[in-house]
Amino acid sequence: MTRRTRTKTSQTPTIRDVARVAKVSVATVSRTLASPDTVRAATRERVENAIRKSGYRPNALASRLRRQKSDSIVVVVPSIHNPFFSNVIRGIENLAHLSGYKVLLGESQGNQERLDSYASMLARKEADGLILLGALLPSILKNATDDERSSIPVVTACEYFDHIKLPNVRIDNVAAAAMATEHLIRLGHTRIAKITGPMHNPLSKDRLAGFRQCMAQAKIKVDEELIVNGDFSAPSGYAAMKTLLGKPMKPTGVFCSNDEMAIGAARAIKETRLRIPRDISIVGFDDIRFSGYCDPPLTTIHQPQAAIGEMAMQLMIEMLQDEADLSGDAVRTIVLPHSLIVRTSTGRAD
Amino acid sequence: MTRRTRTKTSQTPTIRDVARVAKVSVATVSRTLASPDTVRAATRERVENAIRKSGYRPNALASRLRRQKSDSIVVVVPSIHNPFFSNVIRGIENLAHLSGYKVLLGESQGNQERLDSYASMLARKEADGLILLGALLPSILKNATDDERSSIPVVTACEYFDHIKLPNVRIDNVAAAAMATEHLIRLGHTRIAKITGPMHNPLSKDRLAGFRQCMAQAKIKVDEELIVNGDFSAPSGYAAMKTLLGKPMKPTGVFCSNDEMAIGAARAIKETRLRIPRDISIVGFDDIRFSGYCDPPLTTIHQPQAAIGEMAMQLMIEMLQDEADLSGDAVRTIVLPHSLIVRTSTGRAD
DNA sequence: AGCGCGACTGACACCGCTGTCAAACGTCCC
DNA sequence: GGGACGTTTGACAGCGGTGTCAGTCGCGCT
Repeated sequence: MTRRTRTKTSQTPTIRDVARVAKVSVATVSRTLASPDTVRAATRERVENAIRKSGYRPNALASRLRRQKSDSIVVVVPSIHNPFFSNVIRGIENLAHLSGYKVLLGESQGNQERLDSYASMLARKEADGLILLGALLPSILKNATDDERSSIPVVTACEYFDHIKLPNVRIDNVAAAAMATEHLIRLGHTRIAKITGPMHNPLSKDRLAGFRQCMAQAKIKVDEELIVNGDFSAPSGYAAMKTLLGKPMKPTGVFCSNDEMAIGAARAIKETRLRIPRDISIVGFDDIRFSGYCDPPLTTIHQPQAAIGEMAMQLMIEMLQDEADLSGDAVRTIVLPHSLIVRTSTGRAD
Repeated sequence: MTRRTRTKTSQTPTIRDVARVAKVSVATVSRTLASPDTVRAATRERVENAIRKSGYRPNALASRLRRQKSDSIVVVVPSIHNPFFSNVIRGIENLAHLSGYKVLLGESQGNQERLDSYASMLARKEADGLILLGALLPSILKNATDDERSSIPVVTACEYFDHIKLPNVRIDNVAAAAMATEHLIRLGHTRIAKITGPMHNPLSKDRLAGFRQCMAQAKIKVDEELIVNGDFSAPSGYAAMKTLLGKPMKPTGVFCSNDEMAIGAARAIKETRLRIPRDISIVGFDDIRFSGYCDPPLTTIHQPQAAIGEMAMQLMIEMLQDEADLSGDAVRTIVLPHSLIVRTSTGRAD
């Protein structure tokens, strides 16, 4: 027990030290750790004892260089702070942990350079794969042929990209938006407003499309005056609602393309002393954690956030495992089920 | 332009390839990248051209093995989903990115094994440092002498640990709690309830202590009946409030040890048709993002969440830089300023 | 001419582990 | 007893960078 001096003199033990103590070759130590069943029991035991005695911890850096794998994947998210994304991240992290992958977290902040810097970690072998949660595309992917693109281990989730095929996990936003709209229609609403997300965003387009589709099916004419753009933020929902409340013919129902805008909109409504849902019903989208604690608790579309994250990671793992036919199969898109959560922000239209 | 075949035949270029093309040694290429000013301009240019031509990207894995640095730090958080922590993470990530560090995200989920598994990344050189945001301590740190402990690059933030000195960043929870309490007292409240966090938690103790201290100073006797334990979750705040509302002498003001519990408590109050703040005032703690969007918007103690994260990372970087006197200096504790945010969940007591 | 010196460059060992290949070792069977 | 064959084990060559140390070179000075 020479621990007193150990701290100063001896380095952390390497596989060679273990080999020396166990009187075997380094290869055998490596095997004992990686595939114990190929090592004779007696030998294995000697090695394990040596490992225990020396307090050996394999150096991941060396292993990674040798294997040319980083055992990590970068997850780039526009904003860590967004409760929707943080739940997706949780799903990713969960499966990653189970599968021996590390999660490198990157916040793009809607900034192309920052995003590119995270994406470049692939080229530097700092990460084996890239999971993209936002609506921004790294330059490497933009300026690449389909062939090149399919050899880059990337998975997109939640958001997806027009004209660019990439493995993707999401819900059916059109159907989900239609479902939300139908809920309002069933409650007797006909003057239904829509607060959209940014319109360059495929998701926003889908949610608006679902709205229109459902309205058309119900033979209700959409009043274009009641379609107002937001940017997914609460303040934008607040502003949009203010606009709507200024219209001569106020809506009796509002469908917001996400919960944050719905929360903003609710505040605008309450400020004008109108009641939710007595005067105006509100439906959100996402089912973020706080939407159940709003006042009133928000009726919304539930997205299986953690499941989306897990599925994205699952896809990633599969790509990384059989990298051979990475470019072989068709690009995979996985659609997960959504559902309508009815709380008390919606009620019958009078 | 033989890109057709490149994909199949040639590997990604290494520093040796660049050296060959530029007709210099690998050392010179390395120098050109690491300290360009030690390389003659003409040579540097040759190298830079070769790099550009070959599309060389340095292999981080190799560099890390050589330097025995992973350029990464693990951040372990009890729950990614907690908006308070996610804001701290953001602060960490921000500074990390600026300083060339990668953030490895780990969610402990209050699970010792999981936490230990993340902490073990230090021993495996997968990470250079460890930032702990939760109230759980990894076994390595528990079972270590002060000496050993001081040689482990770890920083704790938000939470801290009794009896175990570790570099720490936080606010003055006692003073902050007193400030919140004083706000209620100034509004004329005397029957003030306290919903605490889990009492094994130093933070919870501090916040309760601050409450008692302020009450004592105001010469108001604390009614022990009005002190109820929660666990920092909204449901626990809801339950605690229900208990309080069942008391013969209801409180007119409630100070909750965090915003989530305050939100739960607010719901309980509203369910019994009492009004906030007319009948009962509520003060929270943390100033999470949604507390401004609650109904009513929550009066609370603001914690500089991003700044806490940045400061923690700053401390980490300093420790990593001068590892020489890592054990030299006294363990650092940094106290950041808090503030009271008055919204509309508090009002005068009648 | 010879020397000293500073600026620049190259050779090379090595970081610690893994995969390959061949040798050694049993074991079983004829 | 010896050969065939499957199982264990060891030697060794890298993975792709970086740091050290020793040149090489050009130039000013004695």
